[in-house]
Amino acid sequence: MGQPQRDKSFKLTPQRAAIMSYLEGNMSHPSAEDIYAAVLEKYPMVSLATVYNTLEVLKQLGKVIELNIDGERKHFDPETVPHHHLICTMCKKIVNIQTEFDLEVPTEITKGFSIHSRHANFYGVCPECKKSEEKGMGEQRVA
Amino acid sequence: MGQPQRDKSFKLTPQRAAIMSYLEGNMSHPSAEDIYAAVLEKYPMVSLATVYNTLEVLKQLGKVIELNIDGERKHFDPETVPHHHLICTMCKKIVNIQTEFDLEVPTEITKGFSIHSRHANFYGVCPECKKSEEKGMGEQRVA
DNA sequence: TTCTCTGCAAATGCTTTGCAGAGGC
DNA sequence: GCCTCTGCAAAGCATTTGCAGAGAA
Repeated sequence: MGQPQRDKSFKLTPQRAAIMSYLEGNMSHPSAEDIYAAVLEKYPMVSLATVYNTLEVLKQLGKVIELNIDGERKHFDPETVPHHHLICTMCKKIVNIQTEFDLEVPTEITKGFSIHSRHANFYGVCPECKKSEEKGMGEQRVA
Repeated sequence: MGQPQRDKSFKLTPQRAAIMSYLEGNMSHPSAEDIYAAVLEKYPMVSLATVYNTLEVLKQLGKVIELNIDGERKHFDPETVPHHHLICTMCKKIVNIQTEFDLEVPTEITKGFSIHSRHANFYGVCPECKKSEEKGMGEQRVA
């Protein structure tokens, strides 16, 4: 209650800088493990726990968005401008839709909710997977 | 390769019947634990593993849909007709939007994907939470 | 000193799996 | 008998947490 302010600072440590640098402009929607693996290459002094901690802080600061598209693990997106996603059901790739694109629900079907954000996922097959499909790689579609 | 067909049958055991009965028409998007707890009340002879196994089978059969909206745990929806969701960011409630509702993406921004399904989430505050907000319950918004 | 951040390891929580026994055809 | 399904317990992963030490102000 009477405590002075805390948790207000963001200390840019080398580890955090490495993580942020890897995320900067990254369109691959990496998982925490992906980020850990990538950062580790250039920066052996990082632990997975620090990656998780840093992602949590960045999330709080609004610098990354956590995606729950994949039920297996969380993915992170440094693109914080609201946007939608294309998801390949074969290779599980996630691609941003940067184009402005209206997504509105008629208010009569929002059941009294006050909507403040929207997010659409479009599931399909990406061009690369379509090619391997044609080559007769067989049905490997997942969902 | 030369094996005879397998895994083609669906045996309706009491456990499975209880789980399906609980799911039938259920709009609450329960998690596996929720289902387990509910089924257990009327049917003590069920194990959590069986709930998971059954859900996996039902998913394969297209009788339930697995929702990855919540990063903490998976939720299951017996409504298999494609539909979108309203999510309350305060109480985490998930509500179906049954109304037919068009969701199309201009093909020029689909990056060559062949879209076969779509799913939109609308985040907001549900009527109940709006009430408690007004009552001065304070800011408890989560995301 | 004081406070945050880090790495390690342990712990947690959800989900899956191995296995022996039960029950149906 | 043969095969699937079940419960239990153990295992498996992703993620979080406890804690002592390091480092900056």
